[in-house]
Amino acid sequence: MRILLVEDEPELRTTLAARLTADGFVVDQFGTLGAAIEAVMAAQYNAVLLDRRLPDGDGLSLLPVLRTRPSRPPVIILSALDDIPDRVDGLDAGAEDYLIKPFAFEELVARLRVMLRRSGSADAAPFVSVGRLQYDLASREPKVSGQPLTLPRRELAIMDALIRRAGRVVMREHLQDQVYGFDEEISSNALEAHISRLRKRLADAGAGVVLHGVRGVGYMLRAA
Amino acid sequence: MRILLVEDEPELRTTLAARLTADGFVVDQFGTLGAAIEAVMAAQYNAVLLDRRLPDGDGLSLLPVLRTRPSRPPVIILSALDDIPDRVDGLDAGAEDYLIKPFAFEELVARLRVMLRRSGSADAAPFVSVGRLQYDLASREPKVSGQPLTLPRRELAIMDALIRRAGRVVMREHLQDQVYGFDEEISSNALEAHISRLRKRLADAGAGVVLHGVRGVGYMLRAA
DNA sequence: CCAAAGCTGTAAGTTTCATGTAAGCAAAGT
DNA sequence: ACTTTGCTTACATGAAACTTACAGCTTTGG
Repeated sequence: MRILLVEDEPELRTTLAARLTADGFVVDQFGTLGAAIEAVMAAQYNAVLLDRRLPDGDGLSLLPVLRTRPSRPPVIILSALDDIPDRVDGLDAGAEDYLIKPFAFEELVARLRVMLRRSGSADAAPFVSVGRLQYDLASREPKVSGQPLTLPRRELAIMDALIRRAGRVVMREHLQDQVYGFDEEISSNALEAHISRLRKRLADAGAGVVLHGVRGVGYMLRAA
Repeated sequence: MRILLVEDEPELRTTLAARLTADGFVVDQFGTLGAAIEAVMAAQYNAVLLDRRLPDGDGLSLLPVLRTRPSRPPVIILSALDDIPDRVDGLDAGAEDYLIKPFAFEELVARLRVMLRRSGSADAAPFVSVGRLQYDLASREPKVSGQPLTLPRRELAIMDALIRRAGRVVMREHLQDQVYGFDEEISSNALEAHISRLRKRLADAGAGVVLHGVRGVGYMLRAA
């Protein structure tokens, strides 16, 4: 669950990034249009939060770039109150939603989740269940036969990525991109360590699942 | 339990705010429509007390703004005696209730509680119980196996927010918003201190509950 | 109106815990 | 058998959170 945040005001950007991170999202943040375009070309995102007024151009310029990408991530425009007339422009240009600053963080997350659920699968299933493990895609809450299961940030990110493609193999590299942001690349087997710990936690909780490793390719989550 | 109070007459506004605060609510008060709109965009409220005659417009203009919010808080209109014909307008526009000035403070609180209980859960359960802890959503009175348990303002606010989502994790920020108003932001670990004290009180009282902390996310209340 | 009790925010000290790193071991492929 | 890849476990570290003490203030009760 990786999100691109483009906002030039440092304070707002940092606050948003921090709260989104606390919510379990992986956030890459940039303050300029140029950096954002580079990021879009280099990585794949599940959603984009986009300010319009940027030091080096209109945020909307990012939309054509996104359209060239294989999976076009949904976009939420973050516009200032006096930009309201621009709303139509934004929606015309292909944005999925917009928010007027200042906005409540809860609303941002709510809309984000609606979008992610929509884009994730058209049938919009409220939750996925594998074995005795149930996962609410909207609230990102895992449960084992009704009992809520709390997972650390990273393990939750791994589990999220795996369960969305349950029964299918998720490529190791793709998994890494989902768990780690752009700036925080790693230099060891941290991913494997987390996989191991996640395995243990799932087993202890009695979720009826197996986290199967596919040599040279990636991992797959399926019912035991 | 955070309430937005919009009323332009300073004396009435201050009095109301003081009494509501004494009753354990967290109150943000504003005298103009503009300020109220900003507040609604920036924070989440559990209820809105709204005067119609405001210096910069009709209070009803706030209702469309509220409708765009994820959890539309219920609204009580505070109208002057000679505005009675407006009553229909208000209810048409989506207000939940109205009061004619002057009104008894007790009546305001009574209606407020009815509304809050209704909005809290559609099934309108009179009270929630977790472990040996019973909580009356209407009167906001916690009991441990029948014995009433008195809690300080802040701890009650925390407990209230947690028990309404018992068994689910409540985000730290959301909790903070529920306990502290707009102007009284804090700069230290006051919240954690209250959590700690609340834990001790609940344990001493023998409520069969655990106040579980989820690192980096928030807190969860559940049966031991 | 004064005193006592209690609530609340701040801060300091301590503890817990997630997380990256690395080393040792198991398994799979050649 | 030997190499490669992945799994597991231990460990260090830094961040988050828990607890406790304290001082200022409000409320309560005589």
